[in-house]
Amino acid sequence: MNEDSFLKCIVDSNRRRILMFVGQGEKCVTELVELTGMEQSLVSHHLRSLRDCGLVRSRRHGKKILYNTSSSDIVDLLSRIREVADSVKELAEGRECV
Amino acid sequence: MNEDSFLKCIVDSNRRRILMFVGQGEKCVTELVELTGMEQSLVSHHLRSLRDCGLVRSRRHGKKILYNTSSSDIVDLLSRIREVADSVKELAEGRECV
DNA sequence: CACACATATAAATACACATTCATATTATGT
DNA sequence: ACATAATATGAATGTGTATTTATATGTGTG
Repeated sequence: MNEDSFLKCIVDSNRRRILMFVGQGEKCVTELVELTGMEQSLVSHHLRSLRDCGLVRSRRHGKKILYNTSSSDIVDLLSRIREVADSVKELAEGRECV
Repeated sequence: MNEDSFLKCIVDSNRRRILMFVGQGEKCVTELVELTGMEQSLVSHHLRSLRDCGLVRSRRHGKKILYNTSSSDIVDLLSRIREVADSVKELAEGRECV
């Protein structure tokens, strides 16, 4: 049930991009809008999903709300996923020749 | 682009179940139907997705077609994902009290 | 208090995709 | 060659969900 919502959350590439950015340090929504090029409301929606899953945390700082990852494990896992995806891709392409 | 299709493939819990079963050793479609309780056509559809992504391989053995994982990294990654999901869940639940 | 800035939310739309149902393909044994 | 077993495919359906548009909420400042 939980692994499921976790994966549903990181399957979206826009949410993964947000995760990578906040993984490099606290960011406010406006910064994320600029970094990603997405609409503000879309960023907010995704941040909501990420927070509901426990993938990011937020704190208020004046008018702004700062977001960061709840755990560094998450960013590590994302790169591990990319590694495995790449190696699987190579295997699959090697097989095409057969 | 590729990380994306990889994640889209493992986000489905039925495909993850299939992956876990074939990760324990070669299985034919009929076995997977019995193990998972899914309809035969559904298993076939999912196996197709998994094969298109390079996550499983198949070979013919008589009437049957045997499937297995293309790499043991995949099963390892699935358990790693479960670990991180669990730890994130704990963090999130700890935060609820605040 | 009123205004501007920062963020969140709600409803509407569009689209992807899992599942089902029906049917096709391929192989084996007699 | 035929019947049956094993698997695959195609079309139809339904459901979930990302994105957009519009609006609301909250916060500091003059």
